Amino acid sequence: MKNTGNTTFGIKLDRHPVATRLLQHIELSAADLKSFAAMIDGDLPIRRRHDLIVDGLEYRNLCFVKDGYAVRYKLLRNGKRQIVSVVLPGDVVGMPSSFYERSAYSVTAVTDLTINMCSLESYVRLCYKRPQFALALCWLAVQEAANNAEQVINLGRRTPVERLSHFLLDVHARLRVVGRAEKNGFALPFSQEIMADVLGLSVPHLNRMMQQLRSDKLIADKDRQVTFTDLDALKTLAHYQPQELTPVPGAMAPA
Amino acid sequence: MKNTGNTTFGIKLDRHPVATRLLQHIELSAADLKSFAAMIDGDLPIRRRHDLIVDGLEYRNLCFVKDGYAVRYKLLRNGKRQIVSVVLPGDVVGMPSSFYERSAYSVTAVTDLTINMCSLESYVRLCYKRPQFALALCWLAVQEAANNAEQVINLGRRTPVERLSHFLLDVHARLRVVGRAEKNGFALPFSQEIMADVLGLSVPHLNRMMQQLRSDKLIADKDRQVTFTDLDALKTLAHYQPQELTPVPGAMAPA
DNA sequence: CGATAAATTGACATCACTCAACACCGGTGG
DNA sequence: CCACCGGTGTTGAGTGATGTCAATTTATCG
Repeated sequence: MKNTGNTTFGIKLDRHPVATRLLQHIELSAADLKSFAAMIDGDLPIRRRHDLIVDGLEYRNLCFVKDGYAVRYKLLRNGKRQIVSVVLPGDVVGMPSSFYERSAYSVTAVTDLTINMCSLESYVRLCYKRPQFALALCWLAVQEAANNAEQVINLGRRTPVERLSHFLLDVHARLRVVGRAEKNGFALPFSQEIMADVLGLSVPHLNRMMQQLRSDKLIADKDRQVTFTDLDALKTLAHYQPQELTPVPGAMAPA
Repeated sequence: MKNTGNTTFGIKLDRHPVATRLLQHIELSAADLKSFAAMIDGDLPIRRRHDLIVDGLEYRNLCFVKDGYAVRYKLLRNGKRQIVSVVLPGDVVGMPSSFYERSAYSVTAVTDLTINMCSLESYVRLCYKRPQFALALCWLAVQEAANNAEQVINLGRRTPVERLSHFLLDVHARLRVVGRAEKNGFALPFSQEIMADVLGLSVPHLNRMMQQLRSDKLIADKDRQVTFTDLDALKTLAHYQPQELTPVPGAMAPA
C-alpha cells in the first residue's frame, strides 16, 4: 500500500506544492495526509482574469494553489488598485477572507490556475480530530502575517528601487521553496502594471526602476525571464533577509 | 464553582483583555480556561521604552498583553524606522517572531506594560490536548495578517489624510473591543512621531494632516484625547469598513 | 524652575505622479 | 499576406505633494 499517491477518493498529494510547503515545517504521518487528501476536492481549473474571491461577498473555503498565479487586491473609490500580495503555487487562498463575515478584498487569477478546495468548516472539523492541521494552518497564517508585515516596511520606508528589489527577491525565494525557480533567476509571471500595484508606484515609475536595476547590472531580464547578476548587491540594496520558519513542535507525552 | 476567577495556581483570566478577545469568536469551557490560566505566568511588568523583542534575536514566547501599549518596528540601515503595527491590550506579542528562527523586527513598550507570558512550546503542547487553542491562535494570526493587509493598502494607495483617518478609526475600533474607548473618542496613547512612523510620513507632514482633520471638523483633540466630531465623514474619507470575524465552528460529532 | 520630550511652523528642493504619445508584440480576421 | 487591435512596455514634459532641515513654541516631568 506504499505506492505513489495518497489517492483514496480524494486527490494525490505527492508533488503538490502545498504539501511541499507544509512538510517543510511540520511532520504529517501517512494517515494524516490521507485524511487531508480525502477531504479536499479534485483539481479545479480557474481561467486567467477570473475572480476567486470578490470584495464584499461572503467566502468560506480554503483553496490550495497547485499551479498558476493570482493576486489579492482592493479597488479604492478613486479607481486606484492596491495589490496586497501575490499568490504563488503552494499558497492558500481564502485565508483572511474565510474568517470574516465578508471578504475585505478580491482575489483574481493572473494566469490560468489549478486549485484544490475544501470548505473552511470541513477543515476545522479535521483540526479537531487532528490538531496538527490546526497548527499547520497557524503556521501558514503567521507566514502570511509576516509577509504582509514585510510589505508594510517596504511601502512605508523603502525607496522605489529598494522596494522593487525586495519584491523580486521575495518572489524568487518563495518560488524556490516549491521548486519553481532556478538558483539565480526565475520566470516572472507578473506584468509591470501588477508590480506597480503591488509596490504602490505608477507604471512609468516602476518601469524606470526596472531600467535602473538593469543599468546598474543587478539584474538582466528579457521577456520576463529575470536573472540576478549580482545577488549580493541586490540583497544589500533591498535590505533583504531570508526568513527561516521554525518547525512545529511535535506532539509529546503530556507533561 | 461558578465564582469569579479561574485562579488555580495560574492567573485570573476574568476581565483579561485577551480573554475578552478570544471569547468574541470561540467557545471555551471553564476547563479550557483553567488549563490556559494554569499555563501562563503571572503579571510581568515591562517599563516604558524597554524592548520585549529585539530584531535578529531568537524569541520563543507568547505574551498576552494585559495593559499598556507597544509597537512592532524595524530600523533600516538609513536610520529610518517603520512601525509595522501598534500593540494594544488584548493583543499577542511574539506572533510572527516566535515562529521564526530569528525575529525580523523589534517590539518596544511605548507605555508601561503588563503582560502574561508562556513559552510557544507549552502553548503548542496545550494545542495538541485542546485543539480549540490551536484554532484560537489561528484566528488571532489571521487577524494579524488582515490588519497588516489593511495597512499595506493604507500605505500603498491612500493619501496621507486618508491614512491617518484610517489609523485613528482602526485603533478606536480595536480599543472598543476590549473596553478601552468610548463610543466616539478615545485617549490616543501615541505620539506624533510614532504615528508618523506607522503611516510612513514625516513628523511635520503628519502634524499638518492632524491639523487638516481638525480644521475640517472631523476630529477634535486636546492632550491626546481624540473625539470624532463627524464619524460618518471620517469613515468615508478613510474608506473605513469594519471587519467582522466569524466564530470558530465548534467541535461536532465527526461526520 | 529647569530640563527634556513633544508639537508646531516655514522655506525649499525633489521625487514620483499625471498625462500623454509612441513602440512593440502576438493574435485574429479579412 | 496584411490590417487591425488589445495588451504591454517605454519615453518625455510638467507639476504638485511630501520630505528635509531647521527654528520655535508648548507640554511634561523631575
